[in-house]
Formats: sequence, structure tokens, C-alpha cells
Amino acid sequence: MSIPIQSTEDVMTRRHRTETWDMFKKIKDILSKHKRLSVRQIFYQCATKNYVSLDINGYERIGRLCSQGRLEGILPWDKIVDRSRFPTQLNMWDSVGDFYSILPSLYRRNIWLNQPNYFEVWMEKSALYDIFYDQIFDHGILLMTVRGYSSLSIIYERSLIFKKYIAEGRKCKILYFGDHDPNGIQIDKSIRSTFRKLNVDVDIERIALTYDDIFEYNLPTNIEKEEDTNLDNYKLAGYVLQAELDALPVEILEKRIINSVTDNLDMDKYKEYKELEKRDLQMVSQDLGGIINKQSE
DNA sequence: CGGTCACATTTCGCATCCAG
DNA sequence: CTGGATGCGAAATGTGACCG
Repeated sequence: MSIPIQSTEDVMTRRHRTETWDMFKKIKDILSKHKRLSVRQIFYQCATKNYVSLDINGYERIGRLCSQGRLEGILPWDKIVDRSRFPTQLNMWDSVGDFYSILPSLYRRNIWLNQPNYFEVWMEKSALYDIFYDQIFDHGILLMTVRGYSSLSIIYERSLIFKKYIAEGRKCKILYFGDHDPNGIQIDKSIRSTFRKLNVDVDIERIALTYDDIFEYNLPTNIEKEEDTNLDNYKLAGYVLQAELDALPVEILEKRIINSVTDNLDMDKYKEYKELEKRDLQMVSQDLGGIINKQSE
């Protein structure tokens, strides 16, 4: 029984056409300008620059190039990531000392205890996860990656949290980030109406992409897909152009995220809690020092 | 109410095209 | 002529929107 196996040597000695080398160079160039990108993101970048078509074929071309490129050592492994699959395993430590040593890095004071209002950041595309994570995770703000339309399960789960804050007299808000296209503008509307059905008063604010962004930053626009009703509604709403959130330059997006967060946080109270956190951490390391000393006796 | 299609994500087999 | 490149269809999963 012979199973066709492509050996490492086959992979390494693969020849390429000049056009392919050209694409490798373009991908490398895009990668050099970012921290980490998913294949999907690379595809969007290439499509907006017109290197490939903005459809399934273009995506596949990029996907294959990324696979071959990495296997052949042409493209870097550490800059291309898959955010849709992740492993799950119990946390384990080499020793008790090892365990204690990571404890301080886990400690954060709950900033929501003294904030007047509560909010979360929701976004449509998991491709942009890293950018959002880098901007807001450390602030203690919840990031929800919706991936297209939100699910009822997620909205219900979140509504339980929002209800708790509302009962305390706080206002609840979602800062929403998504594409500006016929489907994209439906997503935050759908989230809003679902929360309404659950009788939870949450304000959904679209931070990006706005229609003005397309003009202000001269964003590359999508080709109109034949999308019957949604497209008709889009046009009825007065929209002509469509663009993806990915198309917004990274620096602009980062600024937009952090500005929307600082606008919605009570920064004085936030800083106050961060100071307390520092004090707490000194206490933690003192206590841990005592425990570790006792251990080694 | 059920069927169909669109959306998001990634990979693979098969058939075909065409550069070197 | 060979094999690199690519178009197309399919897989899984859950959700909204629309049509009849």
C-alpha cells in the first residue's frame, strides 16, 4: 500500500514561478509592518492592495502561499497565527515555588467595583483580535469577538451580567466595531434588538467603522456582491460605498479603540484603583516572600 | 414553519491551466 | 512534458434573513 507522502526535501526543493516569488515578497512586506496576522488578515490586505481578488479564490491563493512559504522557510512562522483554534489543558507547575512565582502576575484589582458605569468592547472580526487585545485586555475590559452575527446564547449570557450592573443603578454600554457593509451594519442592529427582546437596557455604540471613516481615510471599498435585500436596504439607508474594518489603518484603529475606552471610563477612579493595585502587589510579594522562606527551611 | 442562502474560518482533493 | 499554480467544491458549526 503506497501512501503518497510529500517529503521535507520535496517541499524544500519546490521551485516557484517569478509571479509566486513576487507574491512571497509582498506578503513578507505586509508581515514586516505588523506584529502578528492571520492568513485571513493577510488576504484582506492583499485584496485591498489588489494583489488578489477579494473572493474565495483570492483567499485560497493567499492561504496556499502562506502554507508553502512557511514550510519552505520563506515566510516566518511566528508572524502568522490561527486564532480560531486553541488547545485546552489543565494548568500545571514544576514546583510550588514555580506556582508562587506566577501569582503576582495574575493579580488585578477589579476596576468595575468603583466605576460609575459598565461597558464592554464587541467586535465582528476575530482577525483583529490581537489589536483589540493589546489595547484593552490590561485595562480589565471585556472583549467579545462576535464573528459575524452574534448568537442568542452569548447575548443571553452577557445580559445576566448587564442586569446585575443595571440593578446597581449603572448604565451599560457596548462599544461596537465592525464592517460598514450591507451585512455589517445589520449586526449591531441585531445585537441591539436582541437585548431589547430580553428586556435589558444596553446602549450599543458603533465606534468603527463609520460611514465617514470610508471618506476620511480614503479606505479601499469592497466590490458590491449581489446581495438582494440587504444591499437594497443599505442603499435605501443612503449608503453607496462599503468597506471592511480591516481596511482602517492599524494605528487609526488602535487610537479609536483606546480613545473610546478612555472616553467611557472614569479615569480618575481607574487610576485610583491602579494605585491601590500597586500597593496590593507589594503586599502580595511580601506575603509570598514569607511563604517561600518558610518553605525552604 | 421549513428550506435555502449568506456570513466567518481553514484545509484538502480533484481537475485543469500554463510556465519553464 | 512536468509539475507548479489555481479554480471549484466540500467539510464542520451556528446564526440571521428571506421566500413561499
